[in-house]
Amino acid sequence: MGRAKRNTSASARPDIHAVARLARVSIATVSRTINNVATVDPRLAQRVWKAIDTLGYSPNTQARALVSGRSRLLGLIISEITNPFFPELIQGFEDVAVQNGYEILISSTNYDPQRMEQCIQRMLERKVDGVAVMTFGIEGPLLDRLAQRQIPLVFVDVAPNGPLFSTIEVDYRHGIREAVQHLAVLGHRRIGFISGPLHLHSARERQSAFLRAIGEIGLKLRPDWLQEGNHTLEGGISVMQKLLDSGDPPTAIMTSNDMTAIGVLHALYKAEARVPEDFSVIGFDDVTIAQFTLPPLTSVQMSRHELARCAVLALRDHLEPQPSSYVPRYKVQTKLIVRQSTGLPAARPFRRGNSRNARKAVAQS
Amino acid sequence: MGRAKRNTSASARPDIHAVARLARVSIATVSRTINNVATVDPRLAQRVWKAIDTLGYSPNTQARALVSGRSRLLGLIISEITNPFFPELIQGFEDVAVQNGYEILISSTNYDPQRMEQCIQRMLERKVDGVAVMTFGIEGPLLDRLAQRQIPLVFVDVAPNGPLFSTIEVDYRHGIREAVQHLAVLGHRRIGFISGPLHLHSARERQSAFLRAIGEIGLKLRPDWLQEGNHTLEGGISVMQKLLDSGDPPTAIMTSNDMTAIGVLHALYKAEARVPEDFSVIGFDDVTIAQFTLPPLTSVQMSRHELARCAVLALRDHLEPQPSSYVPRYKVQTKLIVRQSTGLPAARPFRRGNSRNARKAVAQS
DNA sequence: CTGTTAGCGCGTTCAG
DNA sequence: CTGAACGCGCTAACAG
Repeated sequence: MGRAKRNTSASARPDIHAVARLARVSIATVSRTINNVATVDPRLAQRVWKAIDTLGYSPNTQARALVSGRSRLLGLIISEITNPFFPELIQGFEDVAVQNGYEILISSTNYDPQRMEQCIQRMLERKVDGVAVMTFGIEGPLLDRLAQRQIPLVFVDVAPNGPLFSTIEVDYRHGIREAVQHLAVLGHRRIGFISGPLHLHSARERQSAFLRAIGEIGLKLRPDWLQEGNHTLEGGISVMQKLLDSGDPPTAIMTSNDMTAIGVLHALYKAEARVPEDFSVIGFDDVTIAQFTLPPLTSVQMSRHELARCAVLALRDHLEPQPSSYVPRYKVQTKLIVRQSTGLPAARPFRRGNSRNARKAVAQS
Repeated sequence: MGRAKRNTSASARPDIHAVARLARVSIATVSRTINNVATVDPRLAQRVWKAIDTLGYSPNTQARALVSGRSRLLGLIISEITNPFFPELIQGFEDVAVQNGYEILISSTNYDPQRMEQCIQRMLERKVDGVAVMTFGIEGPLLDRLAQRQIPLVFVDVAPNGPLFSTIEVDYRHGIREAVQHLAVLGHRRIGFISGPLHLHSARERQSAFLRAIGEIGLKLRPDWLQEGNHTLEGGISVMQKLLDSGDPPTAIMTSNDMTAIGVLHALYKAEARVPEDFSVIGFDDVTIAQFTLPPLTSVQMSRHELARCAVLALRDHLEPQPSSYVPRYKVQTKLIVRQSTGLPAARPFRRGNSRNARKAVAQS
């Protein structure tokens, strides 16, 4: 019987033969039409498209991938999806990937090397064409397993060497300079900084951008106003508490990410200090929830959408050589978003149990 | 030459033939070994596993999918990934799916019917085995396109009829009753509710659970304390403002989701009222950021992880008939998480510009 | 410009 | 219990 198939009747899942039959052409012509090969007779193409439409046909991606060797799948490895930094990144990644005809495979490592291992395995098995590694940490085994399979990778900040690796540069300086100058203009001279964990490249970058910006305006930082945090709420709380306990805190605090800044807000709330009347606070990242804090948080924004766009384009450029006129530049800017957590510095230094302390005053009344 | 292949040397991407050759068996035996067919000679299996290990072989998912007709891909359609409700859901979905040997394809509709259309198209093209629709809205065309292709679907709350559809029930009542009783025990008698958009099934369910719980403790709700919101921050702000403007607000406010509750917090902050001293506030969903608000938000939790688990299992049960002893029950509980936005009711009703108003008092000093 | 044909890598009959 | 052969749906050569 040779090619005798059950699929002669209008099936739920029409294939290329069904289309060919209906359009009275060969499957090759259908294939060419779909793939926009220019040399197809317009009249036949017309028939093919019509058949495709009436059958509701769409090509089988698996079969396509099998024969072409390209899955049109892009991997996206992130640290932790519940970290508010990532959802927007994913959104952008999805949008840009789909625009370029790719689908995405997300997986999160939860900072667990073993999970990272699984992620890589999954990516490999699904035969992703490229992977964006947005974990802000350096992962040795990762590079090996994927690079060995000749899979293009893109990273943020860090730049391993290799023809298949791309890096997205982040211009931390610009936004951080804006933030420092914003505070200076308001009149702050006592500015503190809570960094991220300094083993992270991105955290070091932010800190040095801050130090530089401080230097630029002729200020010198008191060493005890430069503290290492850990990019978590708890870290922000405890460092701010330490600053408060020192008895001589700065009037403005900048942080290496928004969660830390929110921690600062919490510590200040507990200490019954007001923001921005007693302290100004500036975060970094401008995650969505920065708009929802009380007061809404002034923050240095790094466009997640831009970051995502760069990541997809970097991978695409590896996978589909672009016209020579195209000069890629994978760089994302940062900029200050002013909300209500920054204001003029307090006339007198804050002290716990001060009369300025609003809630306390009420509690006493 | 027949099957003369380039793949005779140790390639970067070993295939089943390479394994067969190294293990000195046929590809069929390799296939059986991988798929745990019991009738394989243990000695051969041993050799096969060893070969697999030394070559670093992993089966080609595309080819597998092509021949088996099953992609082991599950679709997950959500409204909006930046909505804090979803990241945790995705996390759980990913975990459970991977545990069951599935990969997931996420896509978000952004409440846009046209995007929804694209989502479906993408799912269809990638030949997903099943789809979880977690948008909390009813989507007509969706059902048709997917159901027509015989693809199992799972929904939350709503229950379309059909052998391929599953529904996950949410027991809103339990958690909401706990919340109402928590307030009652604290001494609140004046309890308001800000619902979600009432065209959403889930919003209506929450509201009716609230009304019922109020009735159970012998309270009757003042009609103007039952307001319709829209599940957004802005909605929460404006409804709370209206309540405040009425001159006779409740002492406790429950809301249909956390964003609304955060909006309430904002309105209260602007009105210079204190939480929980002047007003108690309870959210719903217990999204991650509920812990980070000032004060941390008391909220009714609906376990996203449990929801995700149910969704994956519901699909799996359709796809892989389970032993008859297995009786599935797709139901998720809700429960109250008490934080610091609830407390004893104020002795005297709140009034704007009251002496109780902390910040205002300070500003005047 | 179109149709025919040979695999892509694997699961699955069916003889042995 | 094992191996040879077929075909999943499609693209890419090649022949017409």
